[in-house]
Amino acid sequence: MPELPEVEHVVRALRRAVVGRTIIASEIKLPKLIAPSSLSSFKLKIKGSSITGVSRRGKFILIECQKPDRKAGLVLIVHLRMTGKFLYLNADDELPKHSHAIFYLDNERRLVFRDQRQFGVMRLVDASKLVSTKGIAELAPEPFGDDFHLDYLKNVLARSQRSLKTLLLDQTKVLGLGNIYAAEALFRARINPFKPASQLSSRRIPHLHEAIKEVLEFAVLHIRGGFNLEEGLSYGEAFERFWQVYEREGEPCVKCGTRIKRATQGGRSTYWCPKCQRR
DNA sequence: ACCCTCACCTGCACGC
DNA sequence: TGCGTGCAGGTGAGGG
Repeated sequence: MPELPEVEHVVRALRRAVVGRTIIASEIKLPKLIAPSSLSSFKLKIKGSSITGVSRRGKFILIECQKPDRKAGLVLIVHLRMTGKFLYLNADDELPKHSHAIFYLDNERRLVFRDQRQFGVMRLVDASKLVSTKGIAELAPEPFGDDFHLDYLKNVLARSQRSLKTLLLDQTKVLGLGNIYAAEALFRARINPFKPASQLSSRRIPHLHEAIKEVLEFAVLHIRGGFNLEEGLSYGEAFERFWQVYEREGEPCVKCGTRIKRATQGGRSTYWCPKCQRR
């Protein structure tokens, strides 16, 4: 489900809710969620850890833990993939369907990982090994950081023959976009999603660079909902939709009125305005 | 090293 | 009502 902006909101919500808490026990109902780790070693490792921080690398959520008897910290790496969600349940709240991991906290509440499609993954690693962990090590620079500069993007584009839309979804090249924001960024930059990356004119690369950052920033600012602690629980689905092309096939383009088109690209839907994004 | 396709799952909206 | 199809905000493995 989530792209970087949604993950950022989950991270902030988790931070407010669980930093400072201790995990007194855990329950894993879907073993493949933590594979290749075994249930027993995972539970033993995380038991008694206090949560010292929550952060993010790309779309990965990093729950930083510390055991009182150990010097080295632990990091619980979580990827929500398509449908993963965290809930923060009271003791008497019912456990919803597809609750695959339950962390019992020292305040009588439970942090629950729920995932309808079971694509989500969780991995517990030593903090010192985090950056070299497979999946994390290969990630492109953070889009809001200094390393994602214009020259970086120029290099990435120059070396790829793939279509821009496909390239923007590759987290080892450009970090944070998913199927929605990739389409939105290309629309903002007025660039055709099918154009081979290396053929984007150098004059237009800055537009794409700006659009990527703007789309992500705008989304972070405008997403609503997330974790509503006042009402008791839940990272929900509520977020404001400001999509200009995504899921708008046949509707008029907000800029020129031309009907938005949809096509399948790399097995996924791409939406674009055939007039604004001709080239 | 790159790039493509498929696989991983459940559930929902659609047409017959 | 039921059943088949296609689709869903992600990525990793395995092939050419």
